[in-house]
Amino acid sequence: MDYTVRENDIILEGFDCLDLRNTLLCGQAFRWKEADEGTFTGTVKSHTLCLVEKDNEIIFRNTSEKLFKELWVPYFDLERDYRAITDSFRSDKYISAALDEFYGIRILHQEPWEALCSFIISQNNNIPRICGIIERLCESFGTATEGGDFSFPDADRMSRLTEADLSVLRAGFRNKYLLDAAQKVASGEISLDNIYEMPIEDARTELMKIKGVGPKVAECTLLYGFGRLDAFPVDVWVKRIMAEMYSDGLPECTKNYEGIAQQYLFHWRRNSKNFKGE
DNA sequence: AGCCAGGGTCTGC
DNA sequence: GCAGACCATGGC
Repeated sequence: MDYTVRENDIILEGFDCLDLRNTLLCGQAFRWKEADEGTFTGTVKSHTLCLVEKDNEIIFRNTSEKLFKELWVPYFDLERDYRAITDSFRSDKYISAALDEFYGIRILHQEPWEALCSFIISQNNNIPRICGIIERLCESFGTATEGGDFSFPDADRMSRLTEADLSVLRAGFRNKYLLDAAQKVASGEISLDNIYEMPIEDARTELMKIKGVGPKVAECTLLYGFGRLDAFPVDVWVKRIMAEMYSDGLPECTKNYEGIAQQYLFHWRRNSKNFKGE
């Protein structure tokens, strides 16, 4: 990935398959906001980043080269050739249509703990409300960052909270699930580090030991939190797609990258003008 | 007002 | 193993 350093900014040029709006606001992560047109802010670990997309540049504002390499390159999966992967999807006409309309989505490699909690919160919920709950979780129990935001509270911190504490989130029945996850992770009963090393079947089983974590939440955690691109979360939208277009399952061309195909199809089915007012 | 949302648990067959 | 009620909350 080519970049240049300009004072405190990192400038990306000549990149491929990176559309910030599609990537940051497509429902895989819930902490990015578009303030002005083409300007996005979000927080990962204890670092708040401002991104500006203009002309053919993406500017990572007020960050260091070290942080860029160690945090933002893996987070945006910048070393992976998304062009080659999405090209290989082209034999499927539906994914091809999704790519034509929404090219530039990448799968973000989020923090496992944050992804786990985010998708526990996501169950039977809608995206704007998920964002609100997570925002209140961070403001209430996270730590202030230099960029004026809050970090996502870690499992230790959350394991010391009660359901009454979490009532400020207005997350309803999901509060007890968050606490069960926090207690199991903080106590070491479930090791997120170990899950990195597990075969995907074992990883699913391990995550589903947490109350409130079923197949969908486990799959999302593996895809967005552990970078398992072969994970394939099926929510109500993807369920519709499968029923409407893939009665025999996903096409062979998506093999090993089902999660990426899923993200394009999900975003396409929800947002394409071709599906409005069906 | 009623339906829906990036589902899961619990119960009853 | 599978269907159905139920779960909190808020946008539309």
